[in-house]
Amino acid sequence: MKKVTIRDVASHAGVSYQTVSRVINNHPDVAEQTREHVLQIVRDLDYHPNATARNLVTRKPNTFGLIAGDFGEYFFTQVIIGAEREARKNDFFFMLGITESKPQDEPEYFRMMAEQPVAGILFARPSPKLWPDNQHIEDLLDRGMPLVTVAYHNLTGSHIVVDVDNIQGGLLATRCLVEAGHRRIGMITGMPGWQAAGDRALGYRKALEEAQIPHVPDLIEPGDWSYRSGDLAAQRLLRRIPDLTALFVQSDQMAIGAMAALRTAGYSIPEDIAVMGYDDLPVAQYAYPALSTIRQPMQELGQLAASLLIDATKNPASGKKTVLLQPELIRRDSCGTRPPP
Amino acid sequence: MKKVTIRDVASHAGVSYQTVSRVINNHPDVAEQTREHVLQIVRDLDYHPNATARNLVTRKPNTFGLIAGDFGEYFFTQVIIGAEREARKNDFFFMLGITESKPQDEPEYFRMMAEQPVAGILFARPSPKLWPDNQHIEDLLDRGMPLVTVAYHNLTGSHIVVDVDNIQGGLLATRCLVEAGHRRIGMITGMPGWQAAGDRALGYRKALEEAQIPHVPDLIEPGDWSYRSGDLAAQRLLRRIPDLTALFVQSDQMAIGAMAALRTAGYSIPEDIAVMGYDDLPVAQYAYPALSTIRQPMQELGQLAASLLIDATKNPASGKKTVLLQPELIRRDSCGTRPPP
DNA sequence: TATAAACCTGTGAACGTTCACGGTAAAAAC
DNA sequence: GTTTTTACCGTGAACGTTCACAGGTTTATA
Repeated sequence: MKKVTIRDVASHAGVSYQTVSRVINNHPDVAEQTREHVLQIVRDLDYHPNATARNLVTRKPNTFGLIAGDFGEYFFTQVIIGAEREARKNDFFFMLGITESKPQDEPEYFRMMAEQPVAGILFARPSPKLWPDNQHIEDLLDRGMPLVTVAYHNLTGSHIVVDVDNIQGGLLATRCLVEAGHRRIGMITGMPGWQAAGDRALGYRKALEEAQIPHVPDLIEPGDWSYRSGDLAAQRLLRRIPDLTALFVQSDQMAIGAMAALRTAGYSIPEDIAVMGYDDLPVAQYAYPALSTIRQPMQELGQLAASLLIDATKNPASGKKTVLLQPELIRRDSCGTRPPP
Repeated sequence: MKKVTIRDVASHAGVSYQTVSRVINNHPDVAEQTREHVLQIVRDLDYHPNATARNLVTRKPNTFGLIAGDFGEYFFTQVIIGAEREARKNDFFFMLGITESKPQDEPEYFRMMAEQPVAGILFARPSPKLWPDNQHIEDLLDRGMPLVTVAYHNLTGSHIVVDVDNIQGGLLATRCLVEAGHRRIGMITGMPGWQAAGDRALGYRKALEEAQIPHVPDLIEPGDWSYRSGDLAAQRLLRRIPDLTALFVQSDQMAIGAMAALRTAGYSIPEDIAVMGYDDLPVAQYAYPALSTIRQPMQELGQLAASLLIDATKNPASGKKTVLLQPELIRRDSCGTRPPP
């Protein structure tokens, strides 16, 4: 694995290494004839500039750190796909760090990322509201590291947040059920303490207020986003409120679990109970019945995050900023179309 | 963002930079007292060794390239999670490259990876049997780059393949249906040309031969792994063979799509038609009815891949090698328990 | 024609680390 | 008491690139 260096190219081309450097960096100060000659030699020798050496001197690595929590979740994989696409367009790479939602491992990840040549960090960890300690992140911000988080985090340092408007999403979902005539609308929330879960619940309350429907805490059960938790939460809810007519579930996974519980309990969907999910997973339209849901622009979110990160590397310390994208209502069979009796 | 270097540590500690280097690399030739003193200074100054400079001189980067095709697919995300976990244990990072299954972009990805400091490449692209051109991969192998592919590829150079035994998986799935007494067993295959699709079909034929059931090509419909393709393929199949009693679908996604088609066509599952999926996605047990399937050890596969890659960086050119993991049958409601009438 | 300005090119140093080697002092061997 | 070994530590060079600056042509301006 012999490496060909800039000096090899220079000697073959009969110019100085600096000229070669200028050519490969598209510096204007080089004669057109020289440039083409050098480029020819570059091709002949199959020369590739060494990114390590380049980073060492420029301190502008073309690499971002990507710290993700629930990497296996569809939402985050889609965000990453979008981010990677945008990064690629601008010749950036992502270095992968998967914490698997173990907060205690996070400082270690940040430390390791800091040793790597990263120009910024994309932080795609979900956001429990009361995360024990963010000191390691604040330290990094203090040192001027550009940071974009998808989903809100309670940080004081200068960073950028991108997210989908969860209040609006909860509002759209609940309003759709309200407009179908439902008055006893249950809700299965996401993991308690998460910003997304809280915001979607705010949207739910807002929709109820609009329709002057009283808010009944008994209609709400917490889940943890998983299929299984939706199943269990629905069971608890039905035991307490057997005459429920509609159910807003804060994730499609939980909604599918909940629908399994409803079927088992003998309810038919949407005739007895209308169900509304959240996320628009690919499986949603093949669930039984096809699941009405709130679509989130996940890849766009990632793309936006990456593009803001790239901006941040160019004009550092641009201050705190938040960008929200808008969700969209997708109507399918599970929410019915007519008011209940 | 002031950087503290090895020389800063050295001058603060009153030793030479070389001594500091020895300390942070755990070299034995340093007095215990000196070592502790230096480590104290390291902590005080919050010194982190610069990986870029280190790589430049050692040429042993702690980074792997990860080139993935269908990044959004559950299978591959799980593989990546496993691989990342193993990499982390050994202080390796992955650099992400997502080709989104566009073969024409691949050479570009390989080129870019080659410029980055990568010690090896994990290639998690799915494997159409007749991929147009693998020259860019062969070139890399010739230059001695360690390569591990998950899923088979038709490469001549020295590399390592890890995969799950798809023939065995197809055998287990089909045999389960045979043992329940079925004789007219349909199959929806994955994307034509993929090794996995072909191998699972081989397992299907093997199971039929065991039971001396004739192989009827009309019972087979191709899909492309997606929900939608399972839906469509099942519709085509039912139109041709209305008295089908069992169906082996080569992915859970397609199986869920197919079950939607069966329901729409008025069949009940498993009474009229038994269904067997493949993958054991989390959604499988919350499908309606709960989906029998073949579980693949995805994270283990990734872990294995990473560990073999790490080995390969230590003893290069270990030749071609293939490691297969074994799948497992998961029985749920969709395949029924009694023979059909 | 002399001079200034543009254009192009080359040299030394630096980025932060490790490697190869050499050196000094203390401890062990004769 | 001299020599040899051992243990520890430091200096110069290198990795492959870019940056700052200085030099040399050629072209444009006075």
